[in-house]
Amino acid sequence: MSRASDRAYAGIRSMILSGELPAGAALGEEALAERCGVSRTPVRDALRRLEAELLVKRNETQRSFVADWSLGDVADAFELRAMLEGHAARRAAERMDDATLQRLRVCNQAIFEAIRPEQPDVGGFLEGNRDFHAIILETSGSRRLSSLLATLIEQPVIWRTAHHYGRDALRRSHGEHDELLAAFARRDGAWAEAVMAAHIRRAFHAYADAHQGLTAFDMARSA
Amino acid sequence: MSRASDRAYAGIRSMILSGELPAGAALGEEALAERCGVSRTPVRDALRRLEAELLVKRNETQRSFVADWSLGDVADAFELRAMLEGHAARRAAERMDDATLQRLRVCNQAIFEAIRPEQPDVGGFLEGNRDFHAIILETSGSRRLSSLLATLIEQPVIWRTAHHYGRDALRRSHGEHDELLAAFARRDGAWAEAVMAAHIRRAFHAYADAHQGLTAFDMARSA
DNA sequence: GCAGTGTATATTGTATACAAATGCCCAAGG
DNA sequence: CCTTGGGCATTTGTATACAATATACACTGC
Repeated sequence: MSRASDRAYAGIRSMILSGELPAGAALGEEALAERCGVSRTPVRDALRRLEAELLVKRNETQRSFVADWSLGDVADAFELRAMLEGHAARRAAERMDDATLQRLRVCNQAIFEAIRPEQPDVGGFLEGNRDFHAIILETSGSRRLSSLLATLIEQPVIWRTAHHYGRDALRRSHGEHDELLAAFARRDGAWAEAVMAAHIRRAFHAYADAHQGLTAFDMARSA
Repeated sequence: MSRASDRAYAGIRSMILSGELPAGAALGEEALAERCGVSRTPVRDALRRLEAELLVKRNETQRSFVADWSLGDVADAFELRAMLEGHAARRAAERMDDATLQRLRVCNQAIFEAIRPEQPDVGGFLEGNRDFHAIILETSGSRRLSSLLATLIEQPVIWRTAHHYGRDALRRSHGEHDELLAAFARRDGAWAEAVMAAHIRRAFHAYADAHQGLTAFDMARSA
């Protein structure tokens, strides 16, 4: 999107995720506009986007507040993501062609290179990971599915999860991608779906273990 | 939402669904504002909402167009709805309590009353149907799931489907609700999920049969 | 004749002023 | 002391003016 609107979106989002705006805090448009250095118009856009992501909730009279994000909410998001992205993997397997398979292999190879060193390049891992999942979603051929998943894939959550991964966990993630590639190569939709669901559910538990008992505020701080 | 914003939303939406704005037509904010009798601000809001529902698409430079809605797109939406609403039914069964069960029974009884006469009250059926599904969604206890499904449940599609139903199809729909109630009474999540998925898939085929070979434009005209 | 470029025009993005609505506080009455 | 009502302050909704950007098209040079 455009400059001011993006700035408002990124600004408010980071204020929420960093805990600077705690759960339940009132989000006045005027105040946010001033803090982000833009006018109310792009702030209103940003609030709508954040509301769609459930990071912001509105009361019955259209006033905005920071939504509270319990571990249960995160679990909820991961569960839906496992289901939808599993479905995407199934469809992708059924529609797979050799060129796409090759792209996925290249992508997973890049992930391997990123995590091979003693000190893994987590940024590189995340980039490869994002591309890998994006290709699958694209291959699934459902615009609606992509659009639904877009609101579910909270990058900060993924970021924090990956940074808590040890080298072995990163390798396991890479290994699961390999298994997905095998399922894709055989065009086995059910297999792909199962592997993807497991892949995402494991990621959730890695997240939960690292953040056990922490509030949303603490979770954000711990990042 | 507020008056002007809703008017813009309803106006543009009806222009699209009625075929007055055909698939691919450019949606200039100024022109829409004039046609709806509001300013550009609420039009922009409305376009964002319609974009989230995939009724409007934007090109890479933020210009809006009427999305083309093939039968394949409708099938896509129904498939995702079957999966997500099936999941909601499973969760609802696991969380069911007697008071909610009673509310659902009352709701399905109202549907029965609406379709009993020789000339069924389709409006009454739709109202009861909507409430029935809403209660299940609420009982599933996942805000994210509700939020995802909100964009999938295109009321005009449901409306057209129901109006193509004969009296027997309406009764079958009522009967499937009864079976859902049985699954809920036993707290059998897997049963509830299967019945719900079947319920929605059958609705899709009723829709597809009635609209076979028609374009989005023709489909809208036929309503 | 064609590609590339610059300018005119149309369209979207942002800021701001004003209108409508909501929430808050305090005071008066029970 | 609690409730309730009015009025002021705050907040959101809408309109409009202006800025930034994209598109269309004619013109230039090859």
